[in-house]
Amino acid sequence: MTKKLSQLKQDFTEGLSQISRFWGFPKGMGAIFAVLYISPAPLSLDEIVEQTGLTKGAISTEVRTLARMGLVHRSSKLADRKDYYEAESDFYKSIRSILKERQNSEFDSAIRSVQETLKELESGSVSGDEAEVQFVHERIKALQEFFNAIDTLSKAVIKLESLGLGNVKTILSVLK
Amino acid sequence: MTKKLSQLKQDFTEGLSQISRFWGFPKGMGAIFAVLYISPAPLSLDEIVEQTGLTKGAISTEVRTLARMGLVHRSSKLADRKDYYEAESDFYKSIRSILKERQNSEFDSAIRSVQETLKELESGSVSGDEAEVQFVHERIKALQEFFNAIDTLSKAVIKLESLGLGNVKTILSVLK
DNA sequence: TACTATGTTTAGTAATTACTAAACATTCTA
DNA sequence: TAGAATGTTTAGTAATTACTAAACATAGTA
Repeated sequence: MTKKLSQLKQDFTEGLSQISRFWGFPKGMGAIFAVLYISPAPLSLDEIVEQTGLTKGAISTEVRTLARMGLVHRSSKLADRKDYYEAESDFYKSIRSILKERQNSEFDSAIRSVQETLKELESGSVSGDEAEVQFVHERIKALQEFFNAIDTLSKAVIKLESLGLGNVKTILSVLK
Repeated sequence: MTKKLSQLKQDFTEGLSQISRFWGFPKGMGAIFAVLYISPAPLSLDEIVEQTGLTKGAISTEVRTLARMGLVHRSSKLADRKDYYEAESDFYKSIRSILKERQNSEFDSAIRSVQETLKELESGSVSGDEAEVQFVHERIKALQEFFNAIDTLSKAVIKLESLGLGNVKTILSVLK
């Protein structure tokens, strides 16, 4: 049995919405990305409204988030004051961009708070059962080291010119 | 100025709660992990209640999730029918465990739905403007390949005996 | 200038998710 | 067996987040 393209597009959009939710993003965001990703030409805000069923307001804000993450790009046509949006199709590029974005996020500020805690322990200014202080100190130090490893890794990824499948395979071969 | 250990523990717990939220997990889950992580001995459910302020019910369910992810372990003492919980302190081990867990999750089922869509396109059973069908086909294929790359990578990580900081550095040096 | 086309912000609503309180289940002990 | 100690489930509530509708802002055009 055959299926209409329009139906297939809708199914695809539905799928990406779920994936988006899984990653902790609004499902509308996944839908917006999906319609842009499978559109041969950039779309205007109103066209996105039409294809997703969301309102202008929601799209306006979510498309900005997507742009910040490098997953979509805003462009414009001469003599047309509409904004147009298109999806980034190089996902590896997006990943780098997302990691970069993350560095000024709340995540890092939370990590810094752990760092603070560690400093207090190192300066010896924490009172309480000696052995327990010692234990807590070691644990938090280990956690901090783990965070640093992740940080190192993600910074390196950001620097990579291209993180394609080829490179992934290279990495794996090194690790046997 | 000195700080009491109890206060420091609380701050640390607060910090991990936020990190937990950032990753899309309930903040209570982060708190539970935190108190276990900095406890020198395994804790019973009631002790966790005491230290987090959450109720038994919430902890009961969230500790199960944590256990499934390999972030905490349940144990018991002879002649004591309480359950005791302790945190996994090898994070690399946890990461592998989380990735493994993920493989049977909704995430993969969503990815499979994209795979379905791709199959339909490949079997030529989609009707519509030929050029557009072609375009959509290519895009979805590229997305699928990206998912596969991630999948390959995470499967490889699962297999690693130890993914310590040392190995991370090895990877990075290969990539220049 | 007023009018139109566009995008953004805002205030409120709907939907979702995290959590509580309490009923329930199970197992041990007297 | 009854009672106590523990853990789980459930039904409802609180908190959070996503989204809508509509007011607003801005810039272009008649």
